[in-house]
Amino acid sequence: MSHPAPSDTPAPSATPADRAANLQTLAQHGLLLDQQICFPLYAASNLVIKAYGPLLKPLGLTYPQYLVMLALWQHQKMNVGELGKQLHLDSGTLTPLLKRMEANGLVLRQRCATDERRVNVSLTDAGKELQQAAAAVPQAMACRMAGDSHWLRQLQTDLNLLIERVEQSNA
Amino acid sequence: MSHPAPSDTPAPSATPADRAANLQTLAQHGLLLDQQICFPLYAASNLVIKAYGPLLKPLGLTYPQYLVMLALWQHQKMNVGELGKQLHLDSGTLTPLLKRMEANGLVLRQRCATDERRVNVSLTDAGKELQQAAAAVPQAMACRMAGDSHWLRQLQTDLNLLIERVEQSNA
DNA sequence: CCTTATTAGGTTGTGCGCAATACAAATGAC
DNA sequence: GTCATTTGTATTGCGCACAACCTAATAAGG
Repeated sequence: MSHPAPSDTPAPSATPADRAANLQTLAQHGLLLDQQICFPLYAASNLVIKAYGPLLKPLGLTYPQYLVMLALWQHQKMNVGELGKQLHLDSGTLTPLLKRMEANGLVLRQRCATDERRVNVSLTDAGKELQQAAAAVPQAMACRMAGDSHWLRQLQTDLNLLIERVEQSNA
Repeated sequence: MSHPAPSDTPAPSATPADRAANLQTLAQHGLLLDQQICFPLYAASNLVIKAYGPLLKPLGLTYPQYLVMLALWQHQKMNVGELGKQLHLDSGTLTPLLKRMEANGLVLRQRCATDERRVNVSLTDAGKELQQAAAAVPQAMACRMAGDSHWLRQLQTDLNLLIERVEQSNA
């Protein structure tokens, strides 16, 4: 091998011209990582959830559990299907999640008296009281995302538009 | 109880005025579901990943595996750390994921000769050939998200900005 | 050298997230 | 009323995602 091997290049077999052609092909098909919208969406979601972690851990909540609490603080009582529709989650996710929250004393799960198929989810006193402690969370997160609030609002409406479109296409 | 119980309201104990006051309090602290930026981000990410499912299943890929393939089609060979930095994933996620991809014959994992701590990940011939079949994926997804491409580009740059900010705040 | 610190991956345990499936209660058709 | 269909949850299995921890290889200091 005549050319220098920077670290670990046993079989290069690709000229600079080959690489340029490869990039060209990838770009034409939209297969470059930088061309994906899904990827920053995915990465941003993971990072934001991770950023919530230290704020929610003292409250004994995970991120999706926090979303359930937000829904219940607002609506007091919802059945599993209503929760799933609001949060875009199915029963396979919600049932065990709600059972954990019930085990932690945050919610009650009880069969609806008039329709035994439904399960009503409501807050325990401890769950209601947690709202006080959670009041500091949104502000703390807003600081971490920084930026002016108008920018965040615009991003929010754009994401909601994307949700509508993708959800329709998936139906 | 004088008022009608629509379905299952054994102990209302909350007047309309109470509810209005509750909403007010929630709104002031930013605890309404509609006030969250994290939530549409989270929901959109989940829905988009779900929308990729039917397109990637014929290729034998999951969504994060598709991201790994995008990175490798572009860079031929990366070690685990480089992949993790690009995709914002840690070794606890990547190691088993790459092992599954290796078991499926898409990638090779081999210790670096000059630094035995590193593991180089490269494509097998089957992995390289999969690029042809994947060429149709980005266009199909772009259709599902619809909207003009300028809007998607703007959303992409906004998300990348958000990633930068959150990642810094998490450091 | 030898010791210490750092770096790169791997392992384990918990909690999602969803497809596929199962099942029981409610609804509708006859 | 009987039966088929629909509706609302639950269960199972698989694949992430990450915290916490572990190990081995290398780099740095003396």
